[in-house]
Amino acid sequence: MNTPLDTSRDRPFSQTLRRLKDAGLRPTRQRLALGKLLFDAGDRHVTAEQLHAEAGSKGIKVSLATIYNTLNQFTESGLMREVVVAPGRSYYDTNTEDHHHFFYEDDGSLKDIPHDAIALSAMPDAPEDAEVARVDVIVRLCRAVDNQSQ
Amino acid sequence: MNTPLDTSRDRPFSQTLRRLKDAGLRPTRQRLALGKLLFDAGDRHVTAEQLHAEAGSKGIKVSLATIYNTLNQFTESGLMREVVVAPGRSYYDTNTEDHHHFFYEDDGSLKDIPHDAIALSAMPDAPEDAEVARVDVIVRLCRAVDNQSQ
DNA sequence: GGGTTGTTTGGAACAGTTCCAAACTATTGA
DNA sequence: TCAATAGTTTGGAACTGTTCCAAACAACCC
Ligand SMILES: [Mn+2]
Ligand SMILES: [Mn+2]
Ligand SMILES: [Zn+2]
Ligand SMILES: [Zn+2]
Repeated sequence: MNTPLDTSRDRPFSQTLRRLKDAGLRPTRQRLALGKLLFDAGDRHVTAEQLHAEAGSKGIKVSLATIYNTLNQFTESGLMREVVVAPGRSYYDTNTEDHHHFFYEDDGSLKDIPHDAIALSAMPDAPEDAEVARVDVIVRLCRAVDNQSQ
Repeated sequence: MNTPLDTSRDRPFSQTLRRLKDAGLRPTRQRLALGKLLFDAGDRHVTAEQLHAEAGSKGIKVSLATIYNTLNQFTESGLMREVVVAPGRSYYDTNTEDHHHFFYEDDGSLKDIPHDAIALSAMPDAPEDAEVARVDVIVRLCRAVDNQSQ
């Protein structure tokens, strides 16, 4: 069933391995394990604590300091990016494309907004001697009042 | 020079006083002083530390705990609102209208984007059973490279 | 293998914010 | 006007998320 390109069964870390190599980061046991969690499952948005708990629950023993180191190194080398949605908690995003987010205030989860599903018209001019580094749109959601009964 | 409506000279706290009364907050010395700093100077975006320092530099003696209490109470009663732009630091905004922000990453300052200077077209549908509580647009700015010499 | 350099780690330190209980103050209504 | 009451302020302790540190460890390169 494996096509020649599907190396995930026999070489489960090859995806992450290449990413690390490209970023100039040594493929340590910890980085490989975390990279696998992060990159092998589509777009993910995690906090340090969440990733730490997830690793722990899968038997991967990594210190919280290493979680922070890794998320920051992945971010610095362009493998991930940071999303700011709540004070006092950093989210890290495996989707590095230009895109925006739904933020579920109830459970603190993030979801990508398909990049063609939102558009800014009439961007204001950036003030003199400043340039736009990035534009973030956060659509904050709360649980809807259930008024479809009846 | 004073019109009948300009009570700022002889009753410098009347603006804040009415706001506090409307919000059901007792007009204490601290709240009046902070309200004056916040509301008598157009739209402002402050962190707790900033407001504390500003008060201090004007001889207003208020504890940091009271700064936090006051900003939170003002926010809860709709006199201000919170803006999330950086992890680990809360900004409070005296402009409670629906609007967006420029964020100067260099010095951490915020500036309102005139509400007609930006528009979202093609808002994505909020997922089932969730509703949009608020939409925040943050335009992150950095100092422009000065390449107009020559 | 051995030397070197980069990485991981637990724990201490740090920053921003909230909590606490005691002192204080605005309000109320006799 | 003056308690009694309820709400507010305060310094310091506690708490949370994150970074820093120095020692142990692991990857890399000869
Ligand atoms: Mn960071
Ligand atoms: Mn708050
Ligand atoms: Zn995303
Ligand atoms: Zn604003």
